Amino acid sequence: MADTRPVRRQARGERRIAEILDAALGLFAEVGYDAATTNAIAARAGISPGSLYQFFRNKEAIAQALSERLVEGTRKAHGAAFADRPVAGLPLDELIDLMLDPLIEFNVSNPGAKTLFGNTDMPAQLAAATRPLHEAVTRRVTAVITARAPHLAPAAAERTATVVVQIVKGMMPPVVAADDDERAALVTELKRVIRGYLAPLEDTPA
Amino acid sequence: MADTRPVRRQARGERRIAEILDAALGLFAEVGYDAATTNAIAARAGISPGSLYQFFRNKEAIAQALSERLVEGTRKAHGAAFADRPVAGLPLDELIDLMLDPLIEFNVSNPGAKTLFGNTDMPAQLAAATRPLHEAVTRRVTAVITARAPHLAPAAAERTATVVVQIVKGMMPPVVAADDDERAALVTELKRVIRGYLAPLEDTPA
Amino acid sequence: MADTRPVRRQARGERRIAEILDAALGLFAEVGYDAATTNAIAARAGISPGSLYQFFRNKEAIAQALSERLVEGTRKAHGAAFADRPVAGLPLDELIDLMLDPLIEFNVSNPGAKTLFGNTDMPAQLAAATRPLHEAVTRRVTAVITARAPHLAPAAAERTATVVVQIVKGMMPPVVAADDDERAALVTELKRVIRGYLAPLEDTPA
Amino acid sequence: MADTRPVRRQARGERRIAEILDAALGLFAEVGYDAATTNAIAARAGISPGSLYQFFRNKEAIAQALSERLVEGTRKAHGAAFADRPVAGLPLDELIDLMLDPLIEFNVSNPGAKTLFGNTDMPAQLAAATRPLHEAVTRRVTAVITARAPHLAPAAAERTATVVVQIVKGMMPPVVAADDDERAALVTELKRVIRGYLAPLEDTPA
DNA sequence: GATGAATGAGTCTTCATTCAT
DNA sequence: GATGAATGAAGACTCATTCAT
Repeated sequence: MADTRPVRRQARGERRIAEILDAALGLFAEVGYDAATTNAIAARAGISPGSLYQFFRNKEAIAQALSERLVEGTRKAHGAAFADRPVAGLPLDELIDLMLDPLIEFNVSNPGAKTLFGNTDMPAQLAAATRPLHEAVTRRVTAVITARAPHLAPAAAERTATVVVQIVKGMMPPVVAADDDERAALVTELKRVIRGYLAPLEDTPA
Repeated sequence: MADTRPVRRQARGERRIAEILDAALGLFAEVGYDAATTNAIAARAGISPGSLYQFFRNKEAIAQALSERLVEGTRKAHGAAFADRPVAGLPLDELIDLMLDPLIEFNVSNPGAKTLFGNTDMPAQLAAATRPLHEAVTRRVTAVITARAPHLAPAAAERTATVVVQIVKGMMPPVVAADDDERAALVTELKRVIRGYLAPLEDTPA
Repeated sequence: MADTRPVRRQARGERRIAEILDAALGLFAEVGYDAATTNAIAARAGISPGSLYQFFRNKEAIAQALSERLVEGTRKAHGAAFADRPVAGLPLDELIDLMLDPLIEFNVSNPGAKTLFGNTDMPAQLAAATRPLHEAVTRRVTAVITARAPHLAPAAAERTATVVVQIVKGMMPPVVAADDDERAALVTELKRVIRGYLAPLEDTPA
Repeated sequence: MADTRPVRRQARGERRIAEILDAALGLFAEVGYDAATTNAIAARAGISPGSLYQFFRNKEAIAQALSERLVEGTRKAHGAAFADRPVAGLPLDELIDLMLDPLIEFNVSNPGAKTLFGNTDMPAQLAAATRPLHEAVTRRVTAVITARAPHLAPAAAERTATVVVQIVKGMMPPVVAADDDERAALVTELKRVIRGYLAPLEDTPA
């Protein structure tokens, strides 16, 4: 009765897993984490409740896997964008575009993502499951900031990253919810905010 | 005009209600909305579950009442701050202090408030209950912005307010969670962000 | 969400608890521990599933409380029987009657008791819950044996007690299941067994 | 007479069955009947859940087959012991050794056996499946007793057998659980009990 | 015969809500 | 108004069993 189940992760399993995560993401977007019942997730994924547990030990594990997929998803998007570009040498505007555009696009096409990423106050269970996501994102942003403003003390760099991340998180729900025109306008504002916040840091040499 | 009894007759009821809302706020802060059971709220308020339902139709009504109390609370704080001050004539720095300081103080001493105000993705039930809070806050900010930058189109003013509000919301959880020193640093950053965002709007005359 | 529920135990509660334990005992007798669902226990007790959990934290707690009631029940029966009698001075036959008769009567009128007491191989959960019962009974028998055969080493006395207890346990199911005549015959045999086993020990002085 | 294939064709099947029964026995010993899931049995037997059901209609059938194997196992052990010995002419001590030693050895090396044999109160399903085992054992003991004490009425002989069997059952769990030294001591006691119980019957001629 | 993914009824437990006192 | 026992509909999760491959 211990916990020795391997939790299948092969072959056809991968597709199933993806379907389950899609279903969970959709439900999270619609009703939130707590109200998204595992039975409902299974039903939306087109499988039985029992099958769901063949792939995930419990509900928290779904959130966790989803988190990881989000980290991975944005990392890929960012990776592609930054390929062969020296972060340090980019104009700030361009850097912001490269960082935000894929992130926004990802959140718009996965509206449930904000439950995991954009949420600022969540059940303890969810918080534990998504902490790695938060930390990964914050770490990435900290790295960029450190590269651009090397004179900043580590604590200051991390705080700056936190501020940026929280701003983006805060803006995500209205951005995702808005129609195309309003979204474009909101994104413009968001970028203006970020630029206005980061620009002075870069100008201040040691 | 003849019947002035209700005012006093409900005096005790008012206190009960306040106790319930305090209990709910505390529990929301500690475990979140879903995990805060009505029985636990009643227990913390020192009453029986049955009594709780004499004051609130259901759990959602508690969130709603709490929302209203928060609107009222921050309105009062702001009202006191702005008393006899022409919003339009204030230096931007001072305006930001006047708006944020009471809000932050309120959230710090009521950490549960972020569940209702700072949360960016919540169960449908909660979202419905707290919409009035969001709208009231956004309306107030819109009014200030319109007063300071009268050249802005109404839609732009409202969007600007939304951005400000979402930034503040996003920053609230880390601000509330931080220790005193880090909190001060974070608040400084937050104010810098807001100032950087609003300053250009005010300088641009029609 | 910790475990601070007092688990009511007063006034009307006592009757409820008794009803629940009766229901559990009956069901244990009929279908065994695992197959006795908490919902079935509640139904038989004439209450809802939710109510059951107002009195018992979980299924295991029911078994535990039942165990304690059995210890208490047999202790009372024995207590009454032994009142003012010097265990050491009693003829062996009489002692055996005094020990077994109440025990058998108790098990016959509570056929579920053998699930907790007479069972020799049980789910881990049940085993944990009933260990105190086993230990209490063995301790009591050890005390009697030590009083009657003071020359026995402690380990030997305890082993002797274990043997007696296991014999009685083993005999309980057929005794309980038999009709009146057959039961009388089985009890006669059982007493013969016990007497034959204990008699030599008492004759052997230091 | 023409078709002798089945015997060999099922050779591999026989091994599979044996492996499944071994797995079940082990699991029964470790966690009990209810907690021993069919999937776990299959896994321990090194086959898939589906394959298990090609050999056994359901879980109960496994218990039943295991019962039969135990009957067979002890019958063989006893058969070997009694070979060419006139049961009626043996000294009682020797008879008891011949009957108990193989049984104890068998249970010690198959600790799961007590779930089927030593258990005195089991789920209805299990009880049905193991009744043949109980009856076979009791029948065998009855036969021995009848042979040694022919003056006993059939009902008395059977009752005596029941008593002996239940005593042995009751002692099996502590015997199996004890370490070597304590086990030897317990077995000595057990044999003393049985001898003390049976001796008088043999001495009393009609 | 073998596989293992899939099933879905059923288990324990929780909790918003009601109601007799 | 107050109480707190009672309710019962779910929810997360399990497991004996089936079936397509």
